[in-house]
Order: sequence, then structure tokens, then C-alpha cells
Amino acid sequence: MQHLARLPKDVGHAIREERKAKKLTQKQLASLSGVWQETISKIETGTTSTKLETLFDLLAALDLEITICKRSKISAAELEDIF
Amino acid sequence: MQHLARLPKDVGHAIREERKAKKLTQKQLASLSGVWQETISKIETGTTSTKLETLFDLLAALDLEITICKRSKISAAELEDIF
DNA sequence: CCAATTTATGATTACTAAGTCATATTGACA
DNA sequence: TGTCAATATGACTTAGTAATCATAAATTGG
Repeated sequence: MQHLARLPKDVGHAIREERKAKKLTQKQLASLSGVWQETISKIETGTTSTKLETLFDLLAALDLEITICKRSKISAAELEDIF
Repeated sequence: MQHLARLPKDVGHAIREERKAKKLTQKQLASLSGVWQETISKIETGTTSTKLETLFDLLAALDLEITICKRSKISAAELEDIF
């Protein structure tokens, strides 16, 4: 699954979906990533923005990475099965 | 061109490369993005980390976006010509 | 429905990034 | 090499995020 993100809230959604896909609770992700459960909650709900460092801590714990590329003409849905 | 990023400094490198590819100076990117030249310099050189909001401001100005996906087995180089 | 777990919220403190200004350093090129 | 533009650096202020603790609300399983 691939998530396109153009705004901070998109990132929160992606984190939540990936965490759930891995059947992890916020507390479990917290101990895996070193980021507090409360902070994860606030990021996932969009209550707060976040720093890149925190994002990368979460992504690493979820075995994810980001790629930066030209804004796509093809949709995220179409992209999915390339991967 | 696609840039894989797993650490904040990777993001700085990507920003710099994309800015240069578009033949923009830091000052020009600053006025396009609303982010200060000094801040762009610090991000590109890795002197400072950054907030997601600032990153998205820069990405928007450079017509870029990020995708979040599982850490890849295939290299960024191999990915390039899909896009 | 109850109990336990999970998630969300609120407050405070500490830390860190962005803005801001000044200036130094580097780089391009006539 | 001298000048101008571009980039980097440093200091200081402002502002926003993470940690931390406490607790409320929501969700889930029995």
C-alpha cells in the first residue's frame, strides 16, 4: 500500500492506516519508535503537526520510507499494484 | 527523478537537487514557498531539522509530493523511469 | 452491560525550528 | 582579481512540538 501526502494531515492518516495494518496499538508503536503514545495520537488525529525527525522515527518502526517525486498525474490507487 | 528518504538529511539533499534542477536560487525558492532563504540553507545543509509544514511548503513550491510506502527492495535508480 | 484496554485531551515544561537581522563566506564571471 | 550574487553562519526572539503526567472518553471482548 502506498500513501500520497501533500499535507501534514495526509501523513497522520498514513501512519494510522499502516499501524492498524500491522495490528499495533499506539502504545506498542510508541515503544517501538520511542515516540509517546499521546504524541502518536495527536499526529494521527491531526491535532498537532510534527517534526521530520519524529516522522522518521515512526516510519522506521513501521518499516516505511518516503520518496519525493514530481506531483503525479496518475493516482495513488493506480500506483498501488506496481509495488 | 525520485528521491528516497529515510533520514532528515536525505530530505535536504532532495530539496537541493530539485531546486537546482529547476534553476532556482534559495532566494527565489524562498519567495515562492514563504520559507526564508536562511532556513532553506539550513535545511539543505542539514544544519537543522525541519517541521513537516515547512517541508510541504517547499515541496509545493517545487511541484513535488511525497509517497509513503514499504521500505523498498528495488533501488531508487531502478524506479526512476516508471515516472 | 462491565471491565479492561485503547485512544484522546488537557496542562505544564523543555526543547527545537522558524523568523529575523547582520554579516561572513563562497562562487561566478567580466 | 575584483565585484556582485548566492549561500552559509551566528545570535536572538518567537512560536510550536514532544515529553510528561493525569485523566477522560471511546472501543473492544466477555
